[in-house]
Amino acid sequence: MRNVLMVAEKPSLAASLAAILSNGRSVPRRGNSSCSTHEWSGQFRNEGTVHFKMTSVCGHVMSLDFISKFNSWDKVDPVELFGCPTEKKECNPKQQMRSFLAQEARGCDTLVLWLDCDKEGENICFEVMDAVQHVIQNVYSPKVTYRAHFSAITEKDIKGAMEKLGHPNENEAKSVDARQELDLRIGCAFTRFQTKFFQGRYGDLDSSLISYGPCQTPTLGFCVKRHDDIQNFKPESFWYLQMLAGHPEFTLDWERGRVFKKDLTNMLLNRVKEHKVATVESVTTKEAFKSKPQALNTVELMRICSSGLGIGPFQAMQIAERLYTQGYISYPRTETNQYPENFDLHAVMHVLTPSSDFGAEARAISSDFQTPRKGKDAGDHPPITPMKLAQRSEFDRDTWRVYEFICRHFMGTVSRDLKYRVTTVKLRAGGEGFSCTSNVLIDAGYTKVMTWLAFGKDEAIPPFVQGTKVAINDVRMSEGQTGPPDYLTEAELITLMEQHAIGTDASIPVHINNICQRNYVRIETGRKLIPTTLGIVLVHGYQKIDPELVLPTMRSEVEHALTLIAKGSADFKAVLRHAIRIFKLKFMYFVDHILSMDMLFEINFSPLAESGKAHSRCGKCRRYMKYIQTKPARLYCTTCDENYTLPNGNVKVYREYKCPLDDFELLAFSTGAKGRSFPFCPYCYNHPPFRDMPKLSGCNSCTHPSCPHSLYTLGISSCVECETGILVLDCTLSPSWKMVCNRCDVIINCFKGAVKVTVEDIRCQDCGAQVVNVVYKPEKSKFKDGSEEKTGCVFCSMDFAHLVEKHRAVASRQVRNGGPRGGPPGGNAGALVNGHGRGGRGGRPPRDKMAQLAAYFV
DNA sequence: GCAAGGTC
Repeated sequence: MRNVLMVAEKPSLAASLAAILSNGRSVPRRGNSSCSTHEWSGQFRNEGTVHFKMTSVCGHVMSLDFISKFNSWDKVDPVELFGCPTEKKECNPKQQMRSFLAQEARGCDTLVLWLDCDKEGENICFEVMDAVQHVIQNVYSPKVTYRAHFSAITEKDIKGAMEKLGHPNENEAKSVDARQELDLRIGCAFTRFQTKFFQGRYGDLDSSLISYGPCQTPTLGFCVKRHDDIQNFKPESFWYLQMLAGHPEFTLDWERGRVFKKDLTNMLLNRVKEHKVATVESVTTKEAFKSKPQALNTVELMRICSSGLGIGPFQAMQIAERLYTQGYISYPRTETNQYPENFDLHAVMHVLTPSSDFGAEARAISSDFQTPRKGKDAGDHPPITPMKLAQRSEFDRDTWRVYEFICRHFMGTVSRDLKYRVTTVKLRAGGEGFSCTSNVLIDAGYTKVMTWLAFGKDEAIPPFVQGTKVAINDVRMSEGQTGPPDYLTEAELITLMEQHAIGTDASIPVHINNICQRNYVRIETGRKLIPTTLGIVLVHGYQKIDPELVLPTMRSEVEHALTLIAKGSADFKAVLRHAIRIFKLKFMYFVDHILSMDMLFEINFSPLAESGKAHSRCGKCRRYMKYIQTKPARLYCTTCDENYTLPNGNVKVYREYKCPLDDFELLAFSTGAKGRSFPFCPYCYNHPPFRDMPKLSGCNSCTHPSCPHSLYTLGISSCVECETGILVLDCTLSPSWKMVCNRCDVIINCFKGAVKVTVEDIRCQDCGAQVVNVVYKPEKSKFKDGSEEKTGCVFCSMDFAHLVEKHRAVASRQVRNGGPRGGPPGGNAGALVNGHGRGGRGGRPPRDKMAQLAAYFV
């Protein structure tokens, strides 16, 4: 006997389909951890009796990912994600779905695919075929593999589908492949880049992951748009009239509603006031209806759970899922809100009538059963209906509320409409019309069971008669102000997402949950969505750089291109290549302009620098580097994946100075107030830019010709103690000034309290040291004559003698007047100094030579 | 650690 393997999208469907197709004769058997296989024998097409095996997958078998080496955030530039290789991996390796399918396919020569009839289902068809291709021969042949097309899980539809088997549609499957690839590349590239850029940069960012996605970002965009509308709202004053007339007195509203000009309203008021009576222009009465609800689909369930029960969509769907697996309700993920033609509505009512909670209503409705409204049949699953009766005590509070709502909603759909009578009275005086309506309930209809929608109290009907006159008791003018809209409710957001095709019924709750968990929005009382500072800053940032990134149309345009693939009118590869190219360009533009988003972050968040951690910007990528204090102390740039060793001691950002060679922010090193200190560039410290600058040294060993922090600018004299060192003015702790040897531990404190100390271009005629200029504030002068500013030699000038730590100055000698000393050891600079050969202590070559240096080095 | 889509 031939064996036919059939595969459904989920275990529950496999069971239903098997029951229908086998006329209840199928025998279930445990498959893998989550799926069962149902077996029976029966007729297959015109090919006689065969053995059927009906099993299922659990949604997608495979998911797309980058090959593993591109999953390193540190080693991969996100832009590479637009072109790097991808691979399909099993969604849930524990399920071993592929080997399960292959095992079930053994001995089968025919495959019938019963996956959901949408593009995703079509894609899963090919995942199934791929999994069994080595077991079922020629699985891609139309003589081997068939596709069942069904639009409802009813006997008629399912058996009809079996009669008219078709073939899987590769184009539709490909369009899903394209969607997966685009979502993966775009989402991950932007997410990684943003996260790495902002991470560690601000101390009070309350999200460790700054994600971007073609669904979640526009969803956030809706919330921020409403926030902006509220912020930008300018209230306007308006004026309106009301008339009080008759006995008993009724209040009538002005037919003009609101008028935005006070003068005009006043003028009209005065016209009316000229009259003592008003004419009853008309009294009309008509019946009006409020329609009963349509059958329940997922999106409506989520909306009402949110707005009516205060249960968010994510939680609502978790509850619905549990109710479904326990058999209390039908499958809860469906777009269809119209009952199938042969749906047994009475049977469902019959289930509900014994209820102690709503049995009375159920019985009343059963005896007055109404045809349900028409709606949309999306061809997926029947609407959500009760399947089994439950008592309140069986569930926790929220589960019961969701279940009860589903039951009452179902009964509402087969109830009468609500009917009421509207009476409208129109009065006229001085040319102005006023009216009053009153509503009186005729038939509560479905609100008898959906009690939360109950009609308000009946309103009194004015006893006015058409054509008669009524006394005007008063006419008054009031002022009002237009108000801003309120924040978006979750229910409204769900509607917007549905309208713009952002996400699906199954993924809408996930996207909303995402933007909450990432701290982009908060849900406040009334389930209103209030964007956080982070959410607002992100959306405003996108709007500054590339507004399309946050527009809902971005998704729909991609969907449109994908539809072309699905219809076969566009080539899969061409569409994909084109879309990837566009988004790569968008991404690169985004990266180039990220600073305009960063400006918003800077305004709203505190840079880590302020929250006490010492760290500074990398000169290559402009991002803050991480300061790792554990030895060896170092700066780590996550973007560039580079480490920069630091000297042991205190390291602080040195104001906002940058190294002119590499753009890294300068740091100030010190070993305490009295200890050594010098500025340094973390890059040059590790990679000296000049041959004569030793490794692991600061700016006081750097021979840059013009940098204000270099040895050449701040060097004063040869060291008083060591052979090779030069004393360099250290400005990092001003107004505590000192001369620090760039080789040994000699430190000479000097000019304490001076506001400014600069090294001049002149050398001391006696000792050869560079002359310095010292400035004190007027009232704080430390000079003996009280003057504010003096120029002289640190060692020889009498004006300075008492301002320079003497023991050092004295200890240092006049002695070494032998050869020129100091200057950077080795290399050209040393040679230059030597060449200059003037002797003395100054280690600094004259400026004219520096121009040569500049030409040589820089 | 990232997207969105299935489903549990």
